[in-house]
Amino acid sequence: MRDQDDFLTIGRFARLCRLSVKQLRHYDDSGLLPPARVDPATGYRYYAPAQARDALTVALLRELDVPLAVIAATLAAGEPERARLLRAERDRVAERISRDRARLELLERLADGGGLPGYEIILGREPRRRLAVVRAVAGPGELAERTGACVGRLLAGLDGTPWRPPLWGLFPLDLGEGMRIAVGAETAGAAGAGEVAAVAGLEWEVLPGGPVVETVHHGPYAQLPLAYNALMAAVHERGLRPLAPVREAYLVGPGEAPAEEWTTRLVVRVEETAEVGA
Amino acid sequence: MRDQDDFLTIGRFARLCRLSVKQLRHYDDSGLLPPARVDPATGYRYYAPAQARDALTVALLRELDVPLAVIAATLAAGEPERARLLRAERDRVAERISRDRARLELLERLADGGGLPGYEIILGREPRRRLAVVRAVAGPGELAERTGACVGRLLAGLDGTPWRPPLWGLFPLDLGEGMRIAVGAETAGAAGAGEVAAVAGLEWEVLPGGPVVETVHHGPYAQLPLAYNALMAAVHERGLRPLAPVREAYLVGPGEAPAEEWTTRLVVRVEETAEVGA
DNA sequence: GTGGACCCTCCCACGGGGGGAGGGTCCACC
DNA sequence: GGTGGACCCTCCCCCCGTGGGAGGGTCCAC
Repeated sequence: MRDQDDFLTIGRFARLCRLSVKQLRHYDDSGLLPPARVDPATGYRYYAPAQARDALTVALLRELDVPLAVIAATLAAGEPERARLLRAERDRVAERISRDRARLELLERLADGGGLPGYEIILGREPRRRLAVVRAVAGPGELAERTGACVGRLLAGLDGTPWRPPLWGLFPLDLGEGMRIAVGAETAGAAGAGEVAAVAGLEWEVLPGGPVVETVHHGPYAQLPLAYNALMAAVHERGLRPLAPVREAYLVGPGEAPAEEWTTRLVVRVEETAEVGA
Repeated sequence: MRDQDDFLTIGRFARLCRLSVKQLRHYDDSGLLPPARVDPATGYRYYAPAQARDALTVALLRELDVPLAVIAATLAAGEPERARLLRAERDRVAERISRDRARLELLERLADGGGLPGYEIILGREPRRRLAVVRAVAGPGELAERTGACVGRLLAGLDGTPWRPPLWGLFPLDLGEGMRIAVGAETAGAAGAGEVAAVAGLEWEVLPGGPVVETVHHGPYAQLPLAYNALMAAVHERGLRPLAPVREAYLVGPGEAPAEEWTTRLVVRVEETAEVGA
């Protein structure tokens, strides 16, 4: 092996490692990949051929969008730790893909609709409703999943009990971590209702009646934010105060039609004012 | 409507639009969403309820990762332009998804292999080869696609002409824009060979013989960068100079086995030195 | 009138570089 | 032994969108 003393200048090393000179200098400054020798007089950086392996690895991981800090840890870490770090990165990318897919679905609708599609906003009144519900907590991005799980639990709990469609979903006004959501249905008639709640682990939730603003969304649930956008804009433009929880009525849902035909009624109750209902 | 004079402070407005105060101030500074009124004495920003629509739209588009400049253009633009901008964003997200998928595939292998998998590196010699090839130009990320197209054209061009497996792919040493690639095969025997090239639009490429460094990759082509990483590291660690083009021999490829069993031999010729072959 | 919630501006930080100014060094060729 | 051009150095500012915090003013309900 002759690789001990014929060092490479930064430019040459950069070319053969598919990195830029700027990058190599940056990796030196940050301690990620210091050159084998630095001329104390001129400051020139000289790299050993044996450093090509690490440099190529850095280039590869950067192409995979792995943060420099993680690359540094990966190079320094031993075997079990290294695999753990890479798995974490893999999970990060996988999650970004799934979020991007949701974004894509929304952008599809926005682009096809030639901008923000028009939603017809209806001001009305809702009666008081008493729902048998199951509850869950969801983070952002888990809403669809958790809501679906709630529907399953609710239908299991309601088994044999008559209930009036549609199913209702209840959500907070603000999206964020630890959202408390619920899915429920109005049971048909008073007989045995209390029993249902006791036996199946269902709870009761009373939705007060009053003035509401509502709209109807046709399409997959990933596009619901567009409808909420229009709905909340209409609420605030009128100076109204929305009241949690927001209610979704699933008029046509999964299993009944293709996603393009799903129909969801979005209802938000607002504070009683003189103008509402006029 | 009573929305003309009951303005909202920045904090209240931020909460109802799902934006942070910092964001709203930033959007004011950049002209994207200036408040309806600014108190000249105190600098306090006051927002009109009617601004909630734009603010919610900004929040929505930011959640879709649309850049602020594009959001500004979208809000300002008329109908055909707006749809065009949104389509461009959609395409951007779609492309990021496809790139992330390639990244994910590589990270899968890295994570499963518990780090960088070990490739056995072989130093050897290759004979001179004369290939009938078709050529193409590819950008980064188009390699698999363009190579596949070349294979199709080559097989069509070779129709009826005997050739010796494997197929070979030829690639430059540096990835980048406008890579000139080729796919070819050794035709069997001399008879009619010139005819093949003339008739089918194939060209000839002569691969010089000499010392080579090689390795074998098992798995999908998206994971080839890992093998190249190991191969080039081995080349440079030994102080050898690689010579373009890099050659891939497709020993087991699509249509013959599932992707996990595809077998590809990677060969890079190096400059003749005293050590090689010893 | 006072406390606490709210608001202001200004500066710095992140990550992962790119661009460029201003100036020194290396080496091959003449 | 020059010299020209390619190469290298440090230092600073820029991108994007946002968060954090310092230091200080304002609003409003009790």
